[in-house]
Formats: sequence, structure tokens, C-alpha cells
Amino acid sequence: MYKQFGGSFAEPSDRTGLAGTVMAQSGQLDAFVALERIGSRRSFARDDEIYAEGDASDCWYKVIAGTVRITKLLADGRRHIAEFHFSGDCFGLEDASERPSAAEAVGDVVVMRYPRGATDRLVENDLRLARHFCHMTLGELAHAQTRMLLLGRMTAPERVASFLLEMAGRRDGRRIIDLPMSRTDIADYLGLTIETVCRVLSGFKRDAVIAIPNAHQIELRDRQAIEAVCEA
Amino acid sequence: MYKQFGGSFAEPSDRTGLAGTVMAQSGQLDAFVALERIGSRRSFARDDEIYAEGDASDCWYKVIAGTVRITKLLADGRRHIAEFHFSGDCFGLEDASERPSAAEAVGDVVVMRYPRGATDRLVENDLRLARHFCHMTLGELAHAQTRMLLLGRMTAPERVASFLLEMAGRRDGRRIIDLPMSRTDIADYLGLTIETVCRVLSGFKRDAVIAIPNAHQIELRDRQAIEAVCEA
DNA sequence: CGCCAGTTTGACCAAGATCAACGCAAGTGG
DNA sequence: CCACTTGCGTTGATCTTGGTCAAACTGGCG
Repeated sequence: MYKQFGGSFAEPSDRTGLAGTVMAQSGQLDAFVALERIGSRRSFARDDEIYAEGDASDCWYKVIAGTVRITKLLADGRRHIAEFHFSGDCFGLEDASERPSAAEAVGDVVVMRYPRGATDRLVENDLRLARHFCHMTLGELAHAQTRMLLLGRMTAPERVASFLLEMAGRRDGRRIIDLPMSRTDIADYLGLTIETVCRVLSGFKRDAVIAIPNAHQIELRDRQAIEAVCEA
Repeated sequence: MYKQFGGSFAEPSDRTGLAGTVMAQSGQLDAFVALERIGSRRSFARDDEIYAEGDASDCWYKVIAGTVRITKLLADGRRHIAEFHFSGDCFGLEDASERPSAAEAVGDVVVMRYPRGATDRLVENDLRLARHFCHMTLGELAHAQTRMLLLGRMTAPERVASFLLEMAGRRDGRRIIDLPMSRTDIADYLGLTIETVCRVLSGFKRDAVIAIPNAHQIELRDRQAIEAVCEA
């Protein structure tokens, strides 16, 4: 999807030939390969904090396996999930010195961690890499703007339906969607309460639009009906 | 602020020396100067569409004077304003082929318009320029995430108070804030109705936290109280 | 088997939306 | 120059959506 690197930075299909030029000029390795080398693998257990709000932003991450949530808190504990990141997605890329939000493991998670300083040096010497990061960020921004519309103007059923379609599109194209996150996480992502999420899902089930084999799997029985809810 | 270019692209203080290197290598002009040269000035009257949702994204803009709103519509007409852009801000920078949202003039507006193709060619040859765009986009993304928290989890008074502080910070630091946009625009920016925005403002006025000399100016009489509302 | 965390359902409540006037200032035209 | 219109903005009365509070259910797991 929009912010995935695909399987590997060094995917031949990613090449444009530009990197080769830069490499020849600078005498350095292909930057995408070099980037992989400066990454280190980390594992986190369910609900572990990968970084906290206010931590130094000295690195960024790529999800290898599992799901990561980016959360923001209000003083009194109200929580919002800015984004979920799945396998292949990058996160924690920002140029503020402090993390504006926390990153937590939704379930067990494996990530690659890339130090910021070394990444900056690679970016200095490879325009393709710079463009790649720019491209990812622009994609995230576009997604954020769509989410603002959802949070600002959509009804509860519209939000839940959009969420199901987003997850269907992002995680797999199959009829059965895996939802690694809890109902609370979904609620905090959609700006609703857990009870409202449950009620809307139950409503969709009642109308035979979805089936809920278990709490973390949802089957889209009538995708058109769900799409209709979003555009209502 | 976070996405302003300052007075000019060619501000000496912006220079790092890197651009000079690239120029020497490529035999081209300083990219920030070159960028200014490819821009053309355009004017728009109040409520004019600068570009529409679905238009080709073949250029980006910088606000010279006035205020621009970025809007998204739902099929039934519900509207959301993703962002306001003031003098010095850039907008319309995206790498999708179609505009995901429209840009409109809030009042009379003057902008510079930069063609995308020519910009891309300049970026190809100047890493500082690439980094600059990246930096701006990251700033907008951070702002979008703050706004998602507002839209998803804040009460009406909190939203309005945050809005006043944002405008106070972004437009000028003075006690009297100019609000070029209508109440409807504010409502669509905050995910509220125009009536709620009015009522909350009237409430603040009643509590002597603000004064409203006229509909488009608001005086912050007790900034601390407003800040307290946000953090409640 | 029974506990525990997460989910679901129900009854009630409140924040903010909707609907409807009303106010007010800036044009506009007779 | 003043009645009239027009486009916002403000205020009030009422309604609805989704939140809150509380209780019941479910599926793992010791």
C-alpha cells in the first residue's frame, strides 16, 4: 500500500537507475541496500511501548510482523489512535526532536529499527531515497486528511463501515478480515466508544451484511451494502 | 511556522552550502532561486475555486496574501475543511495524480503557482530542496495528527479554544485575532455546526474570556483560561 | 471448573445537531 | 436618503445520536 516498502528496499523493480549514478559518483553502496544494513531487528510483546510520547525521535521503524498503533493521549486519559501500521509499513518518521505520539505493539510485533543519523547521511547522498521518504509521508498525509473527514463529519455506522473497508484493503483482499486490535482500539481509532462500535457491528450482523465468526475476524458478506453505508 | 518558506526561497540563512555543491556539479542555478523563477502569480476572488477535487495535480502553490481553505465533501454535501493556509504557507503538494480535495479562496487571495514537472526537475538536482519539501510535509502530517485527536476526542469548547490558540499562534501573536473565515468555515474545520461554534464563542464572551469586537475579530482577554479549557 | 479479560447488550442520559426565529450591518435601488 | 433586501451571525426550543453506567455473556487458561 501507500506507505509500504514492498518486501525489501533493494527490490529490483524499485530501481530507476538513478541510484546507480549516485553510487558511481559517491563511491557508496546502493542506498537502499545500505539502509537495510543500518537497521536492527527488535521484538515487542503485546501492549509494549515501542516509544513513548516525548521520547527523543532518534530513529524510525519498519514493521516486519504484527501490528503497531500510534496513540495520542489527552491529560484526562482520553485516547486517540492516529494510525495502525501493518507488516511493511514504516512509522516513527518525523523531524521533531520529541515524539509527538507513542507507538505500541497491538500484539506481538517484530520491527526493524533505523537510526536517524545514519539514515540522514544516506539520504544526503541518494536522491531516490529522499524522494521515497517524501512519497511515503505524502501518502500518510493524504490518508490523515481522509481520516479527518471521517472523524469530523461521518456517523458511527459510516465510520465503522469505512474502517472495515480500509482493513479489507490494507491487510488482505479476502472476504474474511483479521482484526488484530481490540474493540477499544477500533473505538479510539474511529473517535467512538467501544459500546458504539459493538452496537454498529451487531447491527451489521443483524442485517446480514457481515458475519462475526469470532471477535477478531469479520466476514464481509455484502461488500456493496457496506460501501453503500459509506457513501450514504 | 512549520510549513512556511520564510520570506523567500533564496534567504541566505537557508543556505547550507550543499546547494552550492550541487550547482557546481550540475552547472545549474541555486535551486531555490530557480524555483522562484518557475512560479507564476495568480489572483482569486472570495470563494473562487483554486482547484477542484479530481483535478489533475499538476502544480503546487504558495500563499502570498489572503487565506486558502482545503475542503473535502461527502456525497450528500457534508463538508470538512482539512486545513487553512495563510501567507507564506504552501499547499497542493501531493503526488497523487488527482486532487484528493479542493482549494478555495476564503477572501481575496494571491498565490504563486509552481508547475510540478519543472519542480520535480529542480528537486532531482538539489537535495536541499527535496529535504525542504519533506520537512514541510512532515510538519503538515504532525499537524494533521493533532487535528485528528481534536476531531476524534475533544468537546466543542475544547475544539473552539484550541482553534483560537492555533489562530493566535499562526496568524499573529497579538491579543486580537483576525479570523478571515466565516463561522461556517470554522465549524467545518472543527467538525461542529455553525450554531455550536456561535454558542461556545458566546459562552466564552459571557465568561469574559474573550471579547468579540466584530464577527471577524476576537480578543483574547484571558489566555490562561482558554489554555485551561484545552487541557481540561 | 471457575476466573478473568474482553465483548456484547440494555436502560438511560447529555452533548451537540436540527429546526426555526430573530438581529444586524452592508449594500441597493427607488 | 431611506426602505428593502441579503447574507451572516446569534439565540432559543426541541430532538437524536452516541455516550455513560451497569449487567450479562464468552472463550481461554490456570
